[in-house]
Amino acid sequence: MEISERKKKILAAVVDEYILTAEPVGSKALAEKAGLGCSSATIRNELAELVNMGYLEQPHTSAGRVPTPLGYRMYVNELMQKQKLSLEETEELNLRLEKKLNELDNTISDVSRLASQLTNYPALALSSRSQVTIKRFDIIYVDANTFIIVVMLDNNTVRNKLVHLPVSVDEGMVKKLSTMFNASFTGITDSQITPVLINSTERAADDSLGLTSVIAAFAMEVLATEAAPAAFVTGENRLLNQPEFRDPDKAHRLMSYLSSGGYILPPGEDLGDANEVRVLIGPENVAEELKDSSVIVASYDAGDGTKGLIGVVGPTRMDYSAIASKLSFLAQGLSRRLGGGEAPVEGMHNKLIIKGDDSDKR
Amino acid sequence: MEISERKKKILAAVVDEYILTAEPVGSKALAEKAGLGCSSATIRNELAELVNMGYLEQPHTSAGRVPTPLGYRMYVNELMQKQKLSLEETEELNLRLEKKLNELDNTISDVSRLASQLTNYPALALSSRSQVTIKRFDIIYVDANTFIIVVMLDNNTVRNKLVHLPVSVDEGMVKKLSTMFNASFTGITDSQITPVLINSTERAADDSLGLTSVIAAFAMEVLATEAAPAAFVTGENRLLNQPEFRDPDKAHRLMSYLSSGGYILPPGEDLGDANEVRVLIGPENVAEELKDSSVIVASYDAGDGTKGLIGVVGPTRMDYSAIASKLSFLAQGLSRRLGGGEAPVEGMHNKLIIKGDDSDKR
DNA sequence: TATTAGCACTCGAAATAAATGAGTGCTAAC
DNA sequence: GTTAGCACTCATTTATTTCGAGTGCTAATA
Repeated sequence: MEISERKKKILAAVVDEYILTAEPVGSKALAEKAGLGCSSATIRNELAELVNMGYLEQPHTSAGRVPTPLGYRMYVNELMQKQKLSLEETEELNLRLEKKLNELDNTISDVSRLASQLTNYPALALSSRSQVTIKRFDIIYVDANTFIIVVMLDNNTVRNKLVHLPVSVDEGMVKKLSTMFNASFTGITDSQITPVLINSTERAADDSLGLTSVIAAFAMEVLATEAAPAAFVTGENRLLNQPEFRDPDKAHRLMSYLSSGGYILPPGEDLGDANEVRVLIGPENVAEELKDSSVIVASYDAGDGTKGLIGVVGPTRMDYSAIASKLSFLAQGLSRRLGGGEAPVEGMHNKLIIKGDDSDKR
Repeated sequence: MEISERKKKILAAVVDEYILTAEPVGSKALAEKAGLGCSSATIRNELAELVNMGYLEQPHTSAGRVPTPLGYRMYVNELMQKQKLSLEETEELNLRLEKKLNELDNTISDVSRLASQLTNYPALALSSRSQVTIKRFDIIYVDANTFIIVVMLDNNTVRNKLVHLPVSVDEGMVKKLSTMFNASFTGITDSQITPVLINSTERAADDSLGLTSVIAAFAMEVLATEAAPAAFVTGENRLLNQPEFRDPDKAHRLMSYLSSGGYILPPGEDLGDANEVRVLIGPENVAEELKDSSVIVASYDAGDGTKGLIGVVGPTRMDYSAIASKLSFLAQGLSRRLGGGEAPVEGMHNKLIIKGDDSDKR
């Protein structure tokens, strides 16, 4: 059955109201509030049909209506009016983002914390880099048994490691290795560091002590660590703000799932296109623990291979529009800031594209 | 009034039972369980006196007795029988500690997580180093506008920073500065890096570009960061396991206090002597938010200036003995492991000294 | 044909009442 | 000093009632 314009209006009104109050909404309230010129009886008829169509449900016979996941999906896809952030909000967000990003470089966790603060929901942040390579090796000779490996990555971050050896090395060997690594191990990825390469380098350097493999191992470790997606979940306790989590057991279950680093997005799911906001509603989630919660994530892409996500988790009754705007804004800010560009321009957050899993898995 | 031997036994029995069940304990249950050869009537008389003395209280007239903070204090100081960990537990703890410590170097947060897992309470870990100094500087020339500062601290950790300059430097200057910093900035603490020292170095190096201050600033930053106590709180959500936190608001209040990095120990309180376990019961805590919770912390001291704490937070009804043993064991493990000694020996955890704030602040 | 007023009906939530029983304090006997 | 006995208290549990928001349906209306 096609859904009429009026039904859409009513559905939207129900969702809006329910998001606000967390209480089933009845025909009378709708007739009064939402400015659709018809009586509660008419609305009752429409509501009954919306229930038939699967967009709404009744907790019990004599209660108002509550949106089903399908109802939310419809709302998110078609009905919800995309919020624009006010100028003040924009300023505020910008300021706080700037501050976080300038402070230190544990950015992912900080960004997650920020998102959680701003939305008052548990938040997640995820970041990964593709195609990480090393740009430069320096090996510092400290003493006969000690040296420091310093590598500079293609995005100009620097990593180091102190190596203690049971055997003595001379400074010349260290210098030689440094040169060789700069020649053969720069500009290549994790997977290109093969045993063959290591062996040939070892032979060429005339290294009988296994230094080559120590350095190569470190290089691989750094590349792997850097490329591995890092994820942070923060603010789990904010779940307790939500009436649907007043049951401590229910709250605890989800909170420990979130804390335990369980998958929030389908494993292997790609990070999405930049500036895209995705919404997963209730049963659309793959993780059993999230089946009656919703997830909203925004993707960012810094351009230099660093991509990531920021998102929040909450009950299906979330203010999708407001949260999507904020997350989208943050994600765009990140794209710009991490990409090394200048500070974000206000108003740029309007390119809000909402996309979601539309398959009906109820 | 002096507390008789029998009263002590009864008090201990009440606390033990209450810790177990979280329910007020009555005279009858005590007469049956605790093997003190007297009837419930006698015990009732004793209980009434224990209430008078302030060690117990009644939620209401016709309920059993519950320990007051003073009662817990007495229990912790005198009555509780110090648990020894079983051999299996020791093994288990050792194994898990080893694993954590070997894995990576984000130790404090990991140790906190471990403590939380083992006790099933929110846990905190705090660590600080005194007298940090730099052992060695290396400055790597990358290109005319870029160099990397690498410093090695007295505990052999290495820190680095990439510096981009708007002006050009030549390799000679960098070399010169490297030498000078190794001569004048090693072996000194944060506070010894004075403007005077920086100025004189700058002049001596004939550095008109301000490189000296950049490097000195980094040195100071590293020293300050390293010396500043780092604190971690993890597993806040485990509070929800406790019946006294079934009220979501109460739980939320404490959880967000913990997450927000609020003081758990009195600010400025020293880290305590190694192998000492401190217990703060209810109102003994300074933070308003902790007034009806208890904190148990164990101190460790790695010997090289690294000191710290691990502890847990929970309701006043906690299994003080069991938790103190576990924390003490972990702390001793840390003292040994961080101090660079060999792996901990089993059985060494018996030196369990419990000390606490004994002032009666009820 | 679509809308609406009217009304009986449903059913959860809130309020009220009654029953239960664990645990007490006190008294009197041992 | 200890204990059996007993009346009493009071939170908790269970049962009962009341209340009202909201419904579905019918019949009148535009």
